[in-house]
Amino acid sequence: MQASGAEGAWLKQSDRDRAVRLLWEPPAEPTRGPKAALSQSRVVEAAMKVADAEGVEALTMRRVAETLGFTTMSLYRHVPGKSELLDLMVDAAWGETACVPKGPWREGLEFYARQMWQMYRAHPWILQLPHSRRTPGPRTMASFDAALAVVSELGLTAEEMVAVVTAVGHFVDGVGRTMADRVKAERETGMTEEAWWDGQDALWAHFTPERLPMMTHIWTTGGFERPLDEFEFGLARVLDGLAVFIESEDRPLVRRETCL
Amino acid sequence: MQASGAEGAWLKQSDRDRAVRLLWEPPAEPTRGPKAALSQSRVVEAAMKVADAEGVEALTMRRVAETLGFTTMSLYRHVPGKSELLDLMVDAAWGETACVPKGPWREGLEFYARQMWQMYRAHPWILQLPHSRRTPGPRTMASFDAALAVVSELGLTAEEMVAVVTAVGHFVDGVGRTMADRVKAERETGMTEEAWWDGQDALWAHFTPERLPMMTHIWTTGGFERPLDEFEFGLARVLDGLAVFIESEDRPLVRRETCL
DNA sequence: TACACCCAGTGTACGACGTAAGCAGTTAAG
DNA sequence: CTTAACTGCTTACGTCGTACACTGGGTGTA
Repeated sequence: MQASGAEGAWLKQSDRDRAVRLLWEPPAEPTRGPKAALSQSRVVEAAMKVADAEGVEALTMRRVAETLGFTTMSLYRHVPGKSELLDLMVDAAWGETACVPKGPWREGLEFYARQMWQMYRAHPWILQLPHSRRTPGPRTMASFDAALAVVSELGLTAEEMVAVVTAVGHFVDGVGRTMADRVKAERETGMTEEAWWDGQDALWAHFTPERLPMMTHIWTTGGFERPLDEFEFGLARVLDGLAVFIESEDRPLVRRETCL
Repeated sequence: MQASGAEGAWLKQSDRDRAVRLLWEPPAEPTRGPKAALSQSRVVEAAMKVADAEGVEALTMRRVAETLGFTTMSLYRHVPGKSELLDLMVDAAWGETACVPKGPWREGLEFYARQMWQMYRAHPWILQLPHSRRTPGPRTMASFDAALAVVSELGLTAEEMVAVVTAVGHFVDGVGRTMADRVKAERETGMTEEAWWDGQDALWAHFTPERLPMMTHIWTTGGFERPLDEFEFGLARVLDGLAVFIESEDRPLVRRETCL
């Protein structure tokens, strides 16, 4: 059955526990039966290579099997399904990041952001996958834990520590996503970002000063020609903002009320 | 043909121009032939309703046609294909946002962020769509233009103006994405976020103090029970950080070098 | 009035996808 | 040896987007 829609997709407890076991408990080798030519780690590795090179949309079970030289269904002997394969891939990617070392909070959070950024650049497909409620793996959690540690001695409440680290994460997620989209578009069209927009004359014709005054002004003053580095610029601003918060005397408490 | 993979997906110039015309030039009514019972705007409207209620994964041409009471293929008389339908949906969503009014930069950017946030909450599927290099529509650009205007009198360079506005956008994108994932997960599982995590005993069993010291510490001190509002908290930090930048004497210039 | 287009909506069909079910061959435990 | 466990393969089903060919209704020109 295809990944199911609104109704009927209710995960059973057994499914959830299986996902947890898959990620947190290394599989025991079977004693009987023929030696497996394939293995879970080889499947995960091959899947990551496909996703890196060709994008999520090319990541099909058939494609992964093909690169390994096996049939599609042989993969299911080593991985319960595509969803769980993605879980494993994400945790493997986090495993490539270094955990934040102890030290001053600002350097630590910057390190965390740069590690995330580097991971996203190596594996942009992560940002095109559903993120929330994916069963977190041990290596994912280890990274997060180390980032929390670096803000643990600042006199913040527990909630504030979580909020500070996730604020950095959200920013990197945001920049990462547009970066990932760009990478995807360049692969699909075979054109660089510049070349693409240069060919959009039909679009530019609609950018008139009456309709889009600022856009045309910035355009004519060359503001789009040499854009600032979005990651570097934004990261510095976010850390500045967190510094204001961390170093302030009385911190405002912002409780979650309306937010889902 | 299916949406094609790595090779062979090279958009022709004619395709691009068609997408531009679709978004920027309202279609002229045909003089001959039978009156159309369906229309482009009705298709877009129905598609948005489906995506709002059932998520992107339920947004199929068949499903949209069904809600309209027409056959699947009838949609193709009004919309060139699914990709272009998505273009139209995104621009329609931006059209629901109010443009930033003139005024002080901080209030203006906060307004911009809240408008984006509100749009994402109403239409979370936008964040699950590829974003970059989607042909921008007139209403999308109008919002961006108005946001640029609010930072135009601060003595920033053109590049800096763009960087400031997109930094806010990236943050909202990041938070929005995790919000969208949560909404999707709640719809698919029929469980609230809390209920979901409460049932993850098999997972918590692996959260030992040796392995994840900070996580367990925050867990025991209740730091995950009443999380701060991620949007409100992060937005305040980002604006604080931008204030530091905007009000500083000599601004560092961060050129894009390595970034894709 | 005749008729040639044009255009709205339909029906069928194809090749992609994830994966369920069952089969054949291999190995170690009893 | 028998048997149970295990690997990998084949076949098949129900999704998806959409190409293609059609029917019939409507308007412009001859």
